[in-house]
This record gives sequence, C-alpha cells and structure tokens, in this order.
Amino acid sequence: MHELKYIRLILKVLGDDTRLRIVNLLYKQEMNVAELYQVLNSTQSNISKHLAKLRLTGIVNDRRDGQFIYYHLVKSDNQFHQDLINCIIRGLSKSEIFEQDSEKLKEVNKQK
Amino acid sequence: MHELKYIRLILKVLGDDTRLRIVNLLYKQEMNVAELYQVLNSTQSNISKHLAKLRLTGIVNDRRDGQFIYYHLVKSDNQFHQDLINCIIRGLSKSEIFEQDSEKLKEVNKQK
DNA sequence: CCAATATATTACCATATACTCATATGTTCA
DNA sequence: TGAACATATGAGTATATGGTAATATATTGG
Repeated sequence: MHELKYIRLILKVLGDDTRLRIVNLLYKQEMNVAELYQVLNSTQSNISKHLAKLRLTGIVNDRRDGQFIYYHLVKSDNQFHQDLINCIIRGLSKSEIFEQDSEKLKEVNKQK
Repeated sequence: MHELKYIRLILKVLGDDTRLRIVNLLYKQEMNVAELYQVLNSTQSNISKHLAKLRLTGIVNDRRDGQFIYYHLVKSDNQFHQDLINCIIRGLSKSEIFEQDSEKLKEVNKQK
C-alpha cells in the first residue's frame, strides 16, 4: 500500500498556483493547451509542463482531436483523490482568481 | 481575499511525508517535540523545523508546559482548512505508515 | 545564579522545482 | 510530400526545500 506517498505526491503537485488554476478551469470545461495558456497568460511550454505533472499524477487526462490535445479532470475511483479535488474546488470557488480566470475563459471561448 | 495563495500554501506545506505523519499523530493526541522525533525516528532540529512550518501555516499550535512544548492540531474556522485536514486524515487512515507510527506512539506513551 | 534539559534557530549543503529558450514530435491540408 | 500549426521535451538557470550540525534561547531544580 502506498497511500502516504500518493497523498504526499498529489498534495505537492496541487500546491502550486498555476496547477490549481488549471484544475479550477478544467472543472468547468475541457480545454486544450492553447486555451489554457491564453487564459492563464502564460507560455505554451510552461503550461505544457504543468499539464504533464498533473497528468503523471493522474489528476488530469487528455485526448487528441486533430492537432489539438484536450485536457480534462479525471474522475478517480480513489476516494481520497476525489474528496481532495472536491474540497479544493469548493475552496477555490470563493477566490478572486476564480472570477478573473472565469472572465478570461469567456473571452477565449468567444474567439472560437 | 487571498484564498488561492492560502490554498496553495497549505497544500504545499502538507505535501511532505514528515509533516503528514506529524498531522496524523497529532490527530490522535497532543505531543511534545521529543515524543514526535522519537516516534518519527528523526532529530530534534528536523522535527522542530517541520513544526515551525506547520505552525506558521496555522495547521498546528503549541502550548508550553514547563520545559516542554506541546503541539496540537488547530481546529480552524476556515471551512477549506478543516475539510482538507479531515480529508487527509481519512486518507491516511488506510496507509501502512499509520499503523507503524501508531505502534511506535504506544511505546513512547508507555515510557512516560 | 548555574547546570541540565527542551526547543528554536542559524549556517551550510544537496537536491528539487519552476521558468525560459530552443528543439523535437505529431497532425493537417494543400 | 512539405509547410504550418499544436504540443511535448530537453538544456540551462535561479530559487526553494529538506536535511544535518552547531549554536542560541528558555525553563527547571539545586
């Protein structure tokens, strides 16, 4: 059983502003890398690396659609995992960045 | 409002094996530094530093009793904080380290 | 007040992390 | 097939982190 290591890992990976914002955005809707780095006002390389970490930890998953790769939150059958994500989403729902990123997301959605 | 920063901070601080084990132990009972570093098989300096991080984040608090300083988990009125701690305690309850630390704690308790 | 004990803090080192820039991989479409 | 586009990855760098050893601070009892 590797629960301690797993719990430590997932907490560590989520203990980062950018990755928390990604999780918060993906909770609303599936997004590709370009949409994410536009909303987060960052670079392709940077966001791609954060997504890799989230993917390796099993927090997000991806699917290819042509040239695009769309990321979404994983619905885990691990109780701790799912409880933690729910807890964080609830926590973030009261944060200022939640509003800002949501507004930016609307803009980016319009451009499609 | 500083929710994002707070959430990131608390997740980061808890994303460490030693600190997770401390939280798990303090959930059972109040403990002083010596008891903690015996159970965790670590050093006074090391544990003291981890406790400082936990204290600065508001996860634990301390009280002096003579020469000893006893640490305990904070019952926070921050909903996210309390939900997160509960979530982690539930997660850790299934881990192997939980059993090992519990056994060691019993030994240390006997020595008193 | 002084020695003994408990804890905190500082200095130092090795490793991990996040970021940027450059390059590689993979997909579409003309 | 090759140009254009989307994403991933590697190299390099600056900063953060966890550990240890040494020292400082605080409390007790003689």
